[in-house]
Amino acid sequence: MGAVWGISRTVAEVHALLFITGESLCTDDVMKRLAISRGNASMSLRNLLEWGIISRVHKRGDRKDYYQAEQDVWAMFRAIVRERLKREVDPLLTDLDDLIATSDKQPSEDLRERLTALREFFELVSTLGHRFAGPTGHGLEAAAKLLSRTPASQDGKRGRP
Amino acid sequence: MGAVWGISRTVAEVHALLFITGESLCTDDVMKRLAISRGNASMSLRNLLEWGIISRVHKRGDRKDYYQAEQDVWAMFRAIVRERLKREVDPLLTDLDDLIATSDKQPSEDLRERLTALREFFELVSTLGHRFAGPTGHGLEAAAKLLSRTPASQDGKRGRP
DNA sequence: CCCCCCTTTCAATAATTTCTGAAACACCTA
DNA sequence: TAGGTGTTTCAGAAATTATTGAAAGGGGGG
Repeated sequence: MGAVWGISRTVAEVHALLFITGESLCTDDVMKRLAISRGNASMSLRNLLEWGIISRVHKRGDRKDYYQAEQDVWAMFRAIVRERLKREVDPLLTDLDDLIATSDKQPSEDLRERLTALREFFELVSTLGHRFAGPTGHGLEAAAKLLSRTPASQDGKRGRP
Repeated sequence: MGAVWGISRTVAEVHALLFITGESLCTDDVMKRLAISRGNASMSLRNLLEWGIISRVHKRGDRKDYYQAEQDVWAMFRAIVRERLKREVDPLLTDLDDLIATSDKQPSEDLRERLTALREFFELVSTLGHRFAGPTGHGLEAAAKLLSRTPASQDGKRGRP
């Protein structure tokens, strides 16, 4: 499943462990259950924290850090979309802008058009993504479900959600 | 950019070459322009053909195969979505189904619920994806643009800097 | 302040992925 | 069928990415 959002095998396994058990586990638990090294466990957990799909929790009277996975599937994917937009799409947009600006002179009209179309596409992706991932994301969940029911419109623009 | 849809560096370069030049090139052209081996060029081109984002063309009086990139950005991404659904989401769905069926007895009620929520999410992804990628994909292009304009319920933060 | 328990870092190593180049293949034409 | 063109395959080499384990770091409590 990791493949779908592009994370490495072990990191995916750690997440799966946390998601499936639903428990809060500490580094040693993870090490033992997956038979991986301390360093690897530590890095994988941090990675997942950076993605925002697990969180640290503390048990009182215990100095260890425990980790637990976000249990709401939609919240989880909103976090993933948010991160991917930031890591992949946003930089791509600025690169495209630079490229288009730089290419002011020499390159064919044609190329400029294609680049601009590309940029517009990713701008749209970004807009939709932020809407899905943002504070109003919940609305989008509903909208998505609606859209999926609406018989696709051969006729172009049917009423909006 | 390849990162966004997960293809290897060289394959991405080959596609970039074809997309940017807009020309039809043969294997030798690609080899020369990118300074890669024949085998690599051949495999990369095949890979792109499998993704459906380049096509073979023939020039009459010439035995060589020439390749050219899909120039319509939307058509290109529809092809990519179609492939990724087939390669990643569909298998995932059947795996999830198996898992849920298998877990009929032992595992907690709780786990079943989470797995089912996951499956529903990916089912929705699949439905939306097919709608986007399918024959009526064009309608979706319009719909997407519409959606992106419609102010979601409330206004959070605006787009990017 | 020092010890103890846990976490993080990082150079070395292992695993995986990608690339090469030459040989095998396929197919046309004469 | 031989000869010429062009494409594909694949085992080994190279490059990249992930993992380990030991050492360094960081606090809190005694």
